Amino acid sequence: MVRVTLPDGSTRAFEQPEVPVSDVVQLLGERAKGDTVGVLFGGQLRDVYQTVAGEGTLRPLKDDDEQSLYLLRHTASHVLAHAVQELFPDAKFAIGPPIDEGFYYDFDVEKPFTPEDLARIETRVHELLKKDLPIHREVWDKARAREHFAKLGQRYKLDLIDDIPGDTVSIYTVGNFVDLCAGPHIDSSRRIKHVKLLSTAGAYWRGDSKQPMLQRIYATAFFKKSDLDAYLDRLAEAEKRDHRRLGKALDLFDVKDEAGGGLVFWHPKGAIVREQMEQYLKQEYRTRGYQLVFTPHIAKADLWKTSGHLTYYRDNMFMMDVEGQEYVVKPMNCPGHILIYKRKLYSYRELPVRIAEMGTVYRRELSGALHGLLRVRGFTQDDAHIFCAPEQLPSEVDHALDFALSLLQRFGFDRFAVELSVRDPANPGKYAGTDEEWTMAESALEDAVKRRGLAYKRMEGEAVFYGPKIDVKVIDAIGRPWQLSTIQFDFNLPRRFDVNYVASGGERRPVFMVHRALFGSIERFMGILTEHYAGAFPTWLSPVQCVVLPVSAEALPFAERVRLALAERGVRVEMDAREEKIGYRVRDAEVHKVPYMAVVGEREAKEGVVAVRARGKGMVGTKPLEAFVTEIVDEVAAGR
RNA sequence: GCUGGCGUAGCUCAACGGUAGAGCACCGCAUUUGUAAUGCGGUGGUUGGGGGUUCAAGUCCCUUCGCCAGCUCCA
Repeated sequence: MVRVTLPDGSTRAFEQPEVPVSDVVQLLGERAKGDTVGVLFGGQLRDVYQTVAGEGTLRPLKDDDEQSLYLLRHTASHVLAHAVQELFPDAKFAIGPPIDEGFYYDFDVEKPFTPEDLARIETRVHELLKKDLPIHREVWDKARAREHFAKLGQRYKLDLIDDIPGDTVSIYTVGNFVDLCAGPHIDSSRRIKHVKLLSTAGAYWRGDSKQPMLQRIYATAFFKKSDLDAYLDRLAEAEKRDHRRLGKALDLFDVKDEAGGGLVFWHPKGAIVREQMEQYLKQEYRTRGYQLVFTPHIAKADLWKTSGHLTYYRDNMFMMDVEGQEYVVKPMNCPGHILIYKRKLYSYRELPVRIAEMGTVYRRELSGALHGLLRVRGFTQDDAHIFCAPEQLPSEVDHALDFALSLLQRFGFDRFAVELSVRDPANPGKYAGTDEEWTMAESALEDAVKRRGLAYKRMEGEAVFYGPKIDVKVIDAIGRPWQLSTIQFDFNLPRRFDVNYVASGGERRPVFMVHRALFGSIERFMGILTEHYAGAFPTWLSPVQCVVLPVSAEALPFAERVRLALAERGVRVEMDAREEKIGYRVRDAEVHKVPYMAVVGEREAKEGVVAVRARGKGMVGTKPLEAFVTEIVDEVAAGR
């Protein structure tokens, strides 16, 4: 018996144990039927070749529904495999799932695909799509499927069959390409019109480096050409914003071959931006009741034995031998902050204690994982550990979350995605700390997020063993998410180090520790910030805030007065009096993304004014010198 | 780490196994400039390092270093 609630609220019952989706779709009427690319039944994504069972509400999906892209791309990946099957008859097929922004298919072929191969495959994909490729779904018993794929030498498919529970598997045929596949697929290949192959890459079978290396083709597909174009534009835009390019072009920072991968050099201009970040943070620490400390970069291995890092984190640490003693370059700041907390016995009256550090740490990341400033081996965290009594948890989490959001907003991010990572109820044994403590901590985090009215996702089982956490992601100027701030409980280290406070009854109690980092890593934040602003930092962050451009040598004395007036008020100003035409120097300032240009010639000198040009906006008008200076100073003070 | 691609002037990139080049930047000269590139000339290279094949190597082979992309989002 199948009971289906249709979109109009009516309910239809079927006698059979399961009903083809296509039969249900028939009930929608001619027009809706033609628009339906797939359905959600009881919240489950289904295609028109599958069946539904039990009771549920049917929601037909049209091409503008988010989930429809999944169907489209899944089928597109089969068409891609179809093309590869024709052009490379010896290819072995692995998997070809849809992913967030497209799809891929993994192939085992003799030689890696060349860019020319990719072009040929794409052409073939487009040719195939001109025809209407019929799509069929069948259910085979496993023996038949094994026989079929064994005959074709498709060893990966055989592997997959072995892992599928049950006695049967589903087989989808798209055109001439027969594939083991769970589905779901789009209702018709005619809907696949806009496909673009993007790149090739090696990928291990099942992500396991002991398994054969397959050749993966990444691609994407959309219903509408405008969507595909927008996506490709976004890729191009992302490339233009690449912080590695901009870091070099704007002379902000770089990674040097001579020093090694993952080690960042901050050039003078980049150092100015970093200085602004740190100054802002330090001022906030003062007003928000944090105490700044410094801790050594290396420490005896024993300290890391106590913390547990030596056991669990060894592969990620740089170690060295000093007169027979093993030393560790710190990969984290927590033990150092704990040692500072433990220098004395704290009373409950003194809590919370918030210890902060711009802590530079080094981690042995795999060479292949390194990426510009975003994934490095040496970086500075804006790290802090909050030591508090259990009853202070809610207000401390609130305090930290408020700090995080106000900091991120100050740096130009106003779209957030919050994730709350909590215990895995199925695996309670792996966690440090008691059930009670976890419950308390999780609700402190959840309440803080709710109080702020933030949308958040509860990630069941995503918490690390030592405590639950909140991660704050920002969405940047071109819609990409970046994980930045984190607020994490730690039930592990305080116990390992026996960290206490004296409670009101005079007894020693274990202290609660909250770890938080807002920028996360200064290096990574700088990389993200550079991409977010495409190198055009707001005035308060710009390495050079204003450049003075004397039109000719006659204007030089007044230009110098302008420069000095700005410099005296703390504006980062440069003079460009090179013997180049004014157009050339204006262009140079624009290319270097300087927010303001003060053009002064004889006219301005006579009247004591400056002709102001703003980055990207051209001339904005002529102003008295004093008014211009005040305007910039005010803008900087306001953090714009 | 593994697989593939790449490594040529400060930067971006050319050069069928046959004389290492261009644009920008930099330097010099001329120009004295009015809001996104003035003209002419010049400096600059052990082609990432090492080894090999060849009459001849940026180009082919080996090795080493570095960079880039990817390495389950599970049929």
